[in-house]
Amino acid sequence: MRPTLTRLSKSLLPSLREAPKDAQLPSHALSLRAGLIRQVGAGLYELLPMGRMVLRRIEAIVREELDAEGAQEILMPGVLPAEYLRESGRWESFGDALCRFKDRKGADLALAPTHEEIVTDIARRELRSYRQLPAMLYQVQTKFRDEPRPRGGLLRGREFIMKDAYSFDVDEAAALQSYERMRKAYTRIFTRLGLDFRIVEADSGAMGGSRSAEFQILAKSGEDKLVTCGACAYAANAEVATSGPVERSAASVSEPVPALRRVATPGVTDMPSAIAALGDGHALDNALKTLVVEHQGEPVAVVVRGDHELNLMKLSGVLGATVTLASREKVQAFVGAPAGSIGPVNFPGRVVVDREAAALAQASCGANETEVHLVNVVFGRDYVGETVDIRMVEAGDPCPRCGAELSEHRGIEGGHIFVLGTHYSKKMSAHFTGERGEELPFVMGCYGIGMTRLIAAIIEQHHDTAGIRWPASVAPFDVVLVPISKRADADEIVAMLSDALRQEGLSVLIDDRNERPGVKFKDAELFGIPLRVTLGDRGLEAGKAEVTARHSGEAASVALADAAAYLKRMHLDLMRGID
RNA sequence: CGGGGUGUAGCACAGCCUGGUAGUGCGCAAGCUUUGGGAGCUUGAAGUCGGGGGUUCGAAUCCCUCCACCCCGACCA
Repeated sequence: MRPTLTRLSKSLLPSLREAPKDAQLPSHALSLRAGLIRQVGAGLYELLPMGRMVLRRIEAIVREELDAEGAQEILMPGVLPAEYLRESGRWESFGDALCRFKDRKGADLALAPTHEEIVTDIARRELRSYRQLPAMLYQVQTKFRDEPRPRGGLLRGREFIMKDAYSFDVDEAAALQSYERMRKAYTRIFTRLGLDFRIVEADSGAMGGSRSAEFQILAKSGEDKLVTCGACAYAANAEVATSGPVERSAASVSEPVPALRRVATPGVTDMPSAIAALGDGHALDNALKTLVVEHQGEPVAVVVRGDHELNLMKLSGVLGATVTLASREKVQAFVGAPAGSIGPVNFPGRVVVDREAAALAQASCGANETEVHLVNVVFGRDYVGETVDIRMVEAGDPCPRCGAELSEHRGIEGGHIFVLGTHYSKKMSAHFTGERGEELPFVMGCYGIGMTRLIAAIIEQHHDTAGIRWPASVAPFDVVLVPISKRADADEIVAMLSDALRQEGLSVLIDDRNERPGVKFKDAELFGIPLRVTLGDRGLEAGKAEVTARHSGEAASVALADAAAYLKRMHLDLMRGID
């Protein structure tokens, strides 16, 4: 492919001196300012030429790595007939995020939010024998999900471009091999994109996958909370993270623990004021925080240590169904006491206790009577319950694998890989003939990358106060030429140099606008093109060009005759730094 | 869906409280000067003041209502 040459004066590469006030995140503001995108509506964006170029380069890397694993690219429709989604049950279960509509004949259709059903249909029609497996199909397609709250420009759109791949295997073991291959391919992809990322354990979602991992791009603006271990490979989304055994609370413990005692706590409506009312020796980390949740219409007392936070996702996993916190009114109705005076002792219903709350030798809690609390509470003696792991892990907790201290990060979910098992193939009767002639369901996996989101994520990690700093692997151009000389031969020099650069395989943007040097420099920095060549009278008099690296800001004066080769070497260095 | 906020020229904003000819900066067009870090002067074009309704002699401004967008939360295969 011939490297591109673009003249800024003839291009739709509009830069903005000020960002629209709606853009809060660096990536959002910069992608607007640098003319990558424009907003059409909530969560709907246009990609202008510069944005499209970056997406193209990301796509090229993704395709290269997937093709290398034998994946085959296809393209499925963006509109789905309802019947497919009805087969899997998702016509109903997808909820409001699914944009449904009717065609002229009154048939139900939906904008595709993802494509498991359609690709499963391809498999059941076209793949008949184990000899055709494993198979890996992928596409780069627009998805639409009517998100409750789009945000951050390309970070969370309602319409977005996703690379979704699907694997079909003969059994679980083979599916795991496909999964591992994709995990490695994704690792190469994210590395080549110049991203600082973590592969984390994640919630497999309602699809009941046997294994899944998220590729989380570290960024302050990330929507997900991650927990990682600095000493070993453990990393998990906070939704599912666990921690290792913790030292017993530091608070003093009497031996033996005296009998349970009731204490009136007039005016107390929450944990901190209860602790204050109980006085010395009582603290949040030796109190039992008891929350009431509704589970299948029944109240359940959920106990965590006072200084811990309940992880609703983990609790839902333990109870086996989605749970919601009961309102204050419902708590009063269920228990006969206000939310501030609830405890596990004699609780009228099921009790689940976080293992660290159960481990407290001597605790305090609500008495299930208005403004009365209990002290000297001991698990097993004064109350019982199922001991489970349901608390939110925090920075500083011990790693569940090696015991080292865990730290917290925020991340942008750039990719997610799953082993789906036979969930879709069974529901949709997608079978193949096995080695012994038996009929078997495909064991599937699915693998997504948020392509448009990656543009934002890359900018989140690669920018400074002046603008974007594209990794060389995805930059919209390799080199920007900034002619600011009035010499008669200036145009000729620019033409010769840009030809030489393209001979070296570098794409070139020429800022031939009739602008003052300052404007061109500022835009070159805003656009984030890795290498800038300034052609001014100063250098040209001596037959030299000035080369500036966007990443380091370092400048060098280079003879015009050597400039192309010099820039090629610099570019190779930049690419090496990433690969 | 709950809470908060914003809608005035392409962008950023003032004007609204206290009703009386719609403004500023950047950008855009033209001219002259300028030319190594977002130039100066002159002239010009550009706005149904988010939509609808109401009050009033008169509404960007007051009232009602709808809509859009942003932020926090809930939600997120």
